[in-house]
Amino acid sequence: MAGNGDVRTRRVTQREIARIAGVSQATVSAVLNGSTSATVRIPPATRERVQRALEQARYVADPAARRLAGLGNKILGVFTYEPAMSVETVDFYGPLLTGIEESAERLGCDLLFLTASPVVGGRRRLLDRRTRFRLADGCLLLGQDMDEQEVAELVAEGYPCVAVGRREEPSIPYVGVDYGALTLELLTRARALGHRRATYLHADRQTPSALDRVEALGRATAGGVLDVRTEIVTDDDLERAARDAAGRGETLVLCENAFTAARVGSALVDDDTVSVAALGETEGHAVAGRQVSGFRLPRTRMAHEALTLLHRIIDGEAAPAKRHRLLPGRVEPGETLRAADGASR
Amino acid sequence: MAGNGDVRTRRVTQREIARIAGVSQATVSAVLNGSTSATVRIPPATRERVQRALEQARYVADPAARRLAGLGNKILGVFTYEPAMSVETVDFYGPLLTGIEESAERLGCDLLFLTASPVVGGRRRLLDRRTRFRLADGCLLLGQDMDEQEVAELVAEGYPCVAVGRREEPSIPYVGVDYGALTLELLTRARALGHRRATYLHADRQTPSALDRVEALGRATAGGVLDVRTEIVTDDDLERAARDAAGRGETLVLCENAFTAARVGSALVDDDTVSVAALGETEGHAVAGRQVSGFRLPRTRMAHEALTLLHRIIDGEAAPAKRHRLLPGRVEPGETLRAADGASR
DNA sequence: TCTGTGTGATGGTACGTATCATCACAGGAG
DNA sequence: CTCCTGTGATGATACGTACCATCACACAGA
Repeated sequence: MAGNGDVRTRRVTQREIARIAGVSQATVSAVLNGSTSATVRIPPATRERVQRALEQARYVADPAARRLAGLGNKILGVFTYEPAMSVETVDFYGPLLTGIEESAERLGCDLLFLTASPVVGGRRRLLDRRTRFRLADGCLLLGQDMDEQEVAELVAEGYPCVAVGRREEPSIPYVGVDYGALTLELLTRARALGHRRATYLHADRQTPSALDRVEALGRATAGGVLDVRTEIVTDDDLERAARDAAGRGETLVLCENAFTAARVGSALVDDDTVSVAALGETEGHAVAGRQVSGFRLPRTRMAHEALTLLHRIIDGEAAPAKRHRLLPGRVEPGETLRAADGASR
Repeated sequence: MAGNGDVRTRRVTQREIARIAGVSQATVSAVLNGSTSATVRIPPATRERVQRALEQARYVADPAARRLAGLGNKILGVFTYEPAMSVETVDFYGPLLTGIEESAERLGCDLLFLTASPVVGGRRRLLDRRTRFRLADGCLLLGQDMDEQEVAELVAEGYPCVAVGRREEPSIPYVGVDYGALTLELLTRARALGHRRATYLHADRQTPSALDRVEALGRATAGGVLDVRTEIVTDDDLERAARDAAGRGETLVLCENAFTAARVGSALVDDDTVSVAALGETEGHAVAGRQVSGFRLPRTRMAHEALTLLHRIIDGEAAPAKRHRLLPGRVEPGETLRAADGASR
């Protein structure tokens, strides 16, 4: 039957309670919801009788029925475009999950992880006939490689969504990190250390945050902070490109993330004249015992803010204008970004 | 409104599809479920017309309605008696979550984390009026400190549950680790290293796995493997009790878990005549650079097995007799359990 | 013509909850 | 006695899906 069998296990319903208390199902519902409309009134005596029956029979509302009746049920969906708890991805998702769980507990919400969404073309697909996210009052979207069109459709439908990470599509609410400001701050620090020319090695991914970094590098170059050359490389070309940069006399190689920075750092470990830094989170990454220079991103706080925003949108409290949020991060000085005059061992 | 507002966002229902295709809602349902009963038959032409309408209008079934109609909807609940993704507990729960996510994906199920269940008396309460686990087809239960009575009630109702960790209550299905066998194996190894007398320091917790360890120690003593004294200690008394054991000439101090073992190890770090071992997972725990001796528990695999068992129970495929499973672990020799003749630095 | 039979589809109802419109009744005013 | 009003509670219905019982129809056989 593959999980499609009859799963009715409930025994005690409002009707059952009504029978015990000698009232109607409607009255039970009214007591449960504390309805004090002008038209429906419950005197304390009846109310108490029903309450006792509820206690005694251990009544628990059926969330499916509540949902069907058009009410929210305090379930928030969590959609990740790749597995979130696997050994490989837990470094990235872990801090986010921490924040998500904390916030959900604080808000009194349960979390529906949409682990069943079918994988099409390497990433999970959100809009599919089998998807169950509509059971949730709203949905949190995590992952670099998001199909913004798909999400925009959902938003247009009126379904509450919040993305973690900046999005281009203006209709999508999001909570992200200000990569532009962080990039600029790191470059300013590099300039203070004597650097003048750098190369940014990247894979030319078109995600919003990747574009933010490139754009900030462009502004920095135009503004005379640092002259940054950008080069699109594949994973195989990384070391070659780094050595080329050194050969051109550049003193700093910037990378997209801590992994590539670590590889570049290893390739150049003998060359004290070239610094390396990542334009991403570098916690726990080191080259030859040296902490990789880069960013510290407030991932747990991002999750907090995202869940809070989602909750507000569900409650209709978030003005459309206040649905985009960029949080500040922190530059991690690290030990792989050193003074440019080099040879300072 | 605190999430209780009207959240109806759905637009396209079976009725809508029926209108488009010029058939009845019942026909749409039949097409969707591929019903080929003797009584209801859909010719290919009609079937195709409905299919086209479904595609065109991007129909997505409402899981709440499915559930209400008595069908499973491939949602598995995950109930943890404490936060699972917090910084403090991720060491313990992380590998379990990895297995849970993997299995859920493999089974095509979504996961409902019951983070909203109210905390009463230090642990989350499962049976509460506000709980939403009944939305799930079944529920996985995680946590040391489980209220077995509560779970037994649930099982008696016919609600599919599986606990991770052994349970006393025979009606509760579980997947656990064979602590008894592991304890015996560690003691046998200790004997081979020359140890004859040991003390087990524990907090006298009444969880099944704690009792299993104590019982195995008793069997080992009775069987002449090793003479193990057990002592109930509070956290404050730990170091004192460990020094007392050394004073009595015992050569091995056994602890309940890696944390207490590490503390005892630190207190006795200057005394090479006394070994320390934990009767629990010790991965990542060390004293003065020495890996703490203890167990390796197959936690990811436990989660796999537990989810698989849950799925089987939901499908009615698991005979009641096959609902209890103890997995073997592995003894981690480590470096804090040394030869008993000591002074071998 | 009547009866049976197979085909294609539909109407009605159940699931559990929320809500609106309605109703029975008592007591006071006219 | 009738009308009105406020009180207490209920019946009916909607939500979206699944499924059983039923029906209309055509066609063949007696």
